Order: sequence, then structure tokens, then C-alpha cells
Amino acid sequence: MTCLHAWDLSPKEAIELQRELAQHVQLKPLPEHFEVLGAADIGYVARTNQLVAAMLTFTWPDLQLIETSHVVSPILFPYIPGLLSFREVPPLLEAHRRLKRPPDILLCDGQGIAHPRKLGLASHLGLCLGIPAVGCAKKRLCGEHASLDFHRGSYTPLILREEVVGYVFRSRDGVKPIYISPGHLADLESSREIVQHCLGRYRIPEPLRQAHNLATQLRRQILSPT
DNA sequence: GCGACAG
DNA sequence: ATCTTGTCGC
Repeated sequence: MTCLHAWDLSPKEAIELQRELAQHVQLKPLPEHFEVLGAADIGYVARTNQLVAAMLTFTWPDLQLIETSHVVSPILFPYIPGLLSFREVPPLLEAHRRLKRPPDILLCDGQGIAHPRKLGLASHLGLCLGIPAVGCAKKRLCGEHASLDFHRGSYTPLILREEVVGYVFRSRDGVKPIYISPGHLADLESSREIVQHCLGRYRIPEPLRQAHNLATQLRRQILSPT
């Protein structure tokens, strides 16, 4: 496919690339059996203008931590809503490369196909790595949905242009919902199920919460010796 | 033109 | 994303 690894792009070129890459996203049920689940998150170091990419892996289905990897890198692309992946995918690819045992499925902190051009961070990253990826965002980027029941476990479709692109999911009683959408080699139901399986005591699924914790911890490490 | 807008 | 204390509610 066209320039899967093109990162030095103008916003206009990035949008065109998204339209091209979106045609290669495959929606299908996640594999029923696999061994390693990965979780990816990014932290921002304002003073040095750097990103901290963290990737953790866990055993499936018991979610015991296997290993962690991270990379600190300069920011090569600004944050523009809809173009997040061009900022975060490069460092995440490097963090992935540093793992001894790469994950079979990846959970990402951001949207999958619940994106204006059907190519959110999880889709882009999944395509680059050639593995199943699921998007789990804390905020809505696009799409509309009905009101959501108050209780943990309830969900409602996220609809974009007449199409269901994800689920708005209540991970704990009364908390703000999370936005689940398939990234690549995943579908709506299996994406929702895998996230549901990863729920712990907090709003954010445990693997992603731990990835965020590591990124945050590393970020402080960079800021403190100053 | 106005409002919305992942991290 | 990150800056930040107390505070309301389950």
C-alpha cells in the first residue's frame, strides 16, 4: 500500500494518506486464542517538548504483566484533532520494536475507526504493525449516540454517517463513558468484549491504566533532576 | 461564519 | 497531553 511509513507530511498530505490507509483496515472478530495483550500510551513532557511512549504486555487472559518498554523522542508532528496518529505512532512503533515478545493484540489510548476518515490511532498503529488493535478513548472525537444507562457495563452504539463505528461504554457506575472502537483486525463486538474483560477497579481498563502510569512515571523522571 | 475537536 | 485543591457523591 501507499507509503505506510511516511511521517514527514503536511496536514493536508496526512489527511490524504489517511484516506488511502483506511481502505486497508480490516474489520473482523479478534482471534479467540492468543497469548499476549499489549497496551500503549503516550506522555507529554512540556519543558523538553518530548513524548514518552510506553508499551506494556500482559498474559492473556489473566493479565499478568510480562514486560514494559518505552522511548523518549522529540515531537515531529503537532497535535491536530483527527491527525493524532501522525504524532504518536512513530514513537509507539519504536517502543514496540524494543519488546522482546511483541503483543498479539494491542489496546490503544485513542480512537479506532471512530474517526472522521475511519483511521484513528488504533487503526493506524494496527496497520503499521500488522496486528489486531482496539481503540479505547476517554473522549469522543466524532459520531453521535443515545443517552447511556447509569450502570457499569451498559453501552450504546456510536454512530457516524448512518454507520456504527464503535460503542460508548460505561466502565463504572455513573462515571463518564469510554469510547471503544475497532482499530484493525477487530470488530465491534470483540472490541467491546476485550475491553470489558480488561476492566478493573477504575474507569480506564487496567492495561491502559498501567501504560499511562508508566508514561507518567517516566515523565516525572525526566522533569525532576532539574 | 459558528461550533466541535482523540492525545 | 499537562498545569492543580478541595470537594461532592457513591
